[in-house]
Amino acid sequence: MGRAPCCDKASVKKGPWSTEEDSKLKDYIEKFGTGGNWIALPQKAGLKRCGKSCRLRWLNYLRPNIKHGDFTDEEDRIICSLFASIGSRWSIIAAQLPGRTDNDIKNYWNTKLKKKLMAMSMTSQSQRKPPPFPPSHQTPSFPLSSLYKECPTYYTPTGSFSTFEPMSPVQLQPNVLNNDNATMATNSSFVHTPESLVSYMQYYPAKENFLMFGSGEPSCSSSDGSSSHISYGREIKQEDMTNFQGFGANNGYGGDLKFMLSHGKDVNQWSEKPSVYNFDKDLEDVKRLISSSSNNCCSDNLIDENKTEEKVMYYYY
DNA sequence: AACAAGACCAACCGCCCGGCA
DNA sequence: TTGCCGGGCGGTTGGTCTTGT
Repeated sequence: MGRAPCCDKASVKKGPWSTEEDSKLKDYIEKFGTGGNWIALPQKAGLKRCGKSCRLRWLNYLRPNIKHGDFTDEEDRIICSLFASIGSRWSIIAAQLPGRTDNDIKNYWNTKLKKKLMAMSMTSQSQRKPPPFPPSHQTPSFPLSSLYKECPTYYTPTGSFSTFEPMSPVQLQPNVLNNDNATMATNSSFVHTPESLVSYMQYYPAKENFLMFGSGEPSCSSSDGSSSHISYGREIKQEDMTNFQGFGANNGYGGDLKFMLSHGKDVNQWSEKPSVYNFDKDLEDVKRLISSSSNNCCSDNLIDENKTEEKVMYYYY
């Protein structure tokens, strides 16, 4: 049994918004605000629209400081970097691009940026250039360290774990915005550009259903943030834990972490010999490849949704 | 000029989650 | 503790525009 619809579908108008409707909605919100209740808003504003539709129209089109038009290279870089890190969490990505909406970014990715990556991959494949990272035979460090700062390591009878805390927008943006031409910015941060992403995907394809990042050397999570590597992907099962010296447990924000710090033997299965990702395969493979590194883990658990919300709201209002 | 195919993007759909009674 | 409700989100759809033949 599905849930009741949010409004009477038969009596609400659908389809493109007229300028009259736009001005009604805009005027109302500018005068009275949303009142924290989108469902009741259309009636108050004299609109025959679903509350959700009003909300979407406001957020994606009518609210002040919305940026329309072409995305800059800088924005491309940010989107690529974040997509590689957290997958299709468009609202989070949008929070890093003031004036852009999640819908905008989603559309841009689906219609242009993805194709741009594809095109680059063709060029890159023909040149067979090695990716700019990792620096050694070891698997690459993952840029999430640029999104999360490491907090104290805790030791329990069954193992140790470190907690992570999302960078604040102020902390995050300088890292995310780092433009170092696809090279390691520091030991612990890396920013994907479309180019680096393509190289990365070609040479470090998804292993089974998840990507693994991290150091091949067994090591405990460090507190200085310089030598910790995050591995994440599918949900970690108990048996996996035996292969790892440290593992995420609880981030202190109310969710279980499903990432691991440092690794045991599995990492050695990474081959030094690059295996080129086949971009001729379904494009979905690309998405799966990138997002598999995050969907099951960091996106649901690492990120403090409340804090994220704050960021989103900051830009929305 | 007419038509088809592809690209683009606004809007919708339905699921999930948190707040609250 | 449970169930309902509204907000938020990601995926998808469909209408319009652009480009190619």
